[in-house]
Amino acid sequence: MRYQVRQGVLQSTRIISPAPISSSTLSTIQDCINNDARRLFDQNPASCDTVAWNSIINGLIRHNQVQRAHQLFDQMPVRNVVSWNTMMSGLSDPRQLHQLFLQMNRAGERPNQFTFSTLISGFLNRFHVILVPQLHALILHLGLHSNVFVASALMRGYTQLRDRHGLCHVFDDVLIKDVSTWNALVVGYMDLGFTVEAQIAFDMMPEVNIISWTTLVNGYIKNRNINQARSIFNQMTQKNVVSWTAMIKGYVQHDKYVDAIQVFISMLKSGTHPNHFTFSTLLDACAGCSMFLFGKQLHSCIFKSGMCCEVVLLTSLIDMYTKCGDIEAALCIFGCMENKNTVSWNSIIGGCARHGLAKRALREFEKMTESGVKPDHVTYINLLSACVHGGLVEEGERHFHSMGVTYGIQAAMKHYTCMVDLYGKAGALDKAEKLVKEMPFEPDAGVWGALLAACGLHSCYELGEFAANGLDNLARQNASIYSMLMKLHGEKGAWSRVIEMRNKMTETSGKKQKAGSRIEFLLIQNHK
DNA sequence: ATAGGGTTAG
Repeated sequence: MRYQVRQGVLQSTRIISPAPISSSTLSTIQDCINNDARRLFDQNPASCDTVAWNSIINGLIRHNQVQRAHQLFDQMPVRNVVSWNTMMSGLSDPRQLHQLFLQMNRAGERPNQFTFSTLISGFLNRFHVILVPQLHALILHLGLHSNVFVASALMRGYTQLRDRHGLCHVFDDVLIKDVSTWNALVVGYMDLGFTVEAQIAFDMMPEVNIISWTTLVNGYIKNRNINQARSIFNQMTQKNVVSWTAMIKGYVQHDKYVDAIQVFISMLKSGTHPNHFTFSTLLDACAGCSMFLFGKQLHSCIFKSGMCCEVVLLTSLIDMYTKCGDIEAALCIFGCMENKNTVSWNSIIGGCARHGLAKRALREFEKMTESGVKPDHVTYINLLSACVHGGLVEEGERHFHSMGVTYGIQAAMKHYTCMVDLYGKAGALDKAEKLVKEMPFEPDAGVWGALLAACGLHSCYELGEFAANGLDNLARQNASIYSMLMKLHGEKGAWSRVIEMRNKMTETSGKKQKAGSRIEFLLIQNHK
């Protein structure tokens, strides 16, 4: 596929060339080999040695047949440390991983460097990361701390625990550090917000690679210094699809959509091919500022490139279409999706809500639960906001109460905001008030704002002042509070207070923000 | 026969 920008339109053309053996052909060949191995193994497992058992188990894991792998693992006559490590690499649930590790120790098998790098990696982003210091102690005891794989896993763990000293200790204990070790240090410093230290570490590195550079760029983006990120990005002598995508993502995160697209165009001009990460990011940009035409052009590029078969990308497309106003297109893609996960369902439910299709949103929710996909807290935010748009008080109440009972999802601030909004818009101000007063935490600006808006809508002075006080106490002074109170006072005929509110409003210098729109072609035309 | 560091969606 080749991409070019012609007359302001992103175009792609298919390049026909003799195909070498594709990766799918290779994996088919690999599968045949694996199947042959399986057949030999199945004929007489008893004659196979531990190495053969391990290979089979590894093959099954690589082909996502973890259950079968586990069965064979349990049947093995003799297990060695590789068997345990291989089995551990197949487990994604940290609890199972933990259990297997304990079992391994009970069986008298001594863990090695492979064990710890696998184990710790499986604990990252999970509650179990809390075990990292204990594992570190064990690693030191066994003398495995100088292994670069173990060290980088530990460094990521300490970074997640926000333990700067832990991070540095692990790094210092590695005798022969390689690029990855240094990169892990830069990532760690950046994640913990120490940009200066990260930069110093980067400057001290004996050798840097493209990953080091991208790490640095990403670090500055995470630390909200997009200009520094760009400056580093410009210094890169080599860029690949990952670094380009990171820069684009940085601009999208900072709502700088024009810059994001300009970087994308430079990327195409440099001859780097976008991948599904790049397209997801760009679709996110389209959703962010309603670039409908550009979004459709991207869809066309994705379609022609033949890459569109994966959940994340399709979900990005759905989100782009709903946020650009084309709910029909979104529903169409959603209907064709083979694998839907919680996020995909959430985006279609949210999309229906945004388009006022409250009943449809509720129906999609039913289908979601029927298909066995578990809803999460976002599902309920979207579902409840659909109820708000549709004025479906009873449905909203029912779901609000059942989310905890059926799925164990605790109602958070956002859910309460939706409910206050739902009651408020429907005129059930007594219920809205009751909910605000009985909430398990202090209401935030969103909750008070929803209540105040409801009071404005239904001319409820007493409660309106209560809500305005709540907002005031949060020191979130803004013109909308006074504008609402002004309206309420005005309806009562309390003109002196109307003037008072009016003055306060101008003091807080609240000017209504102007509505705006973007014409996507200008972005590209400007660039030419 | 086993392992690490940079980019994606609500």
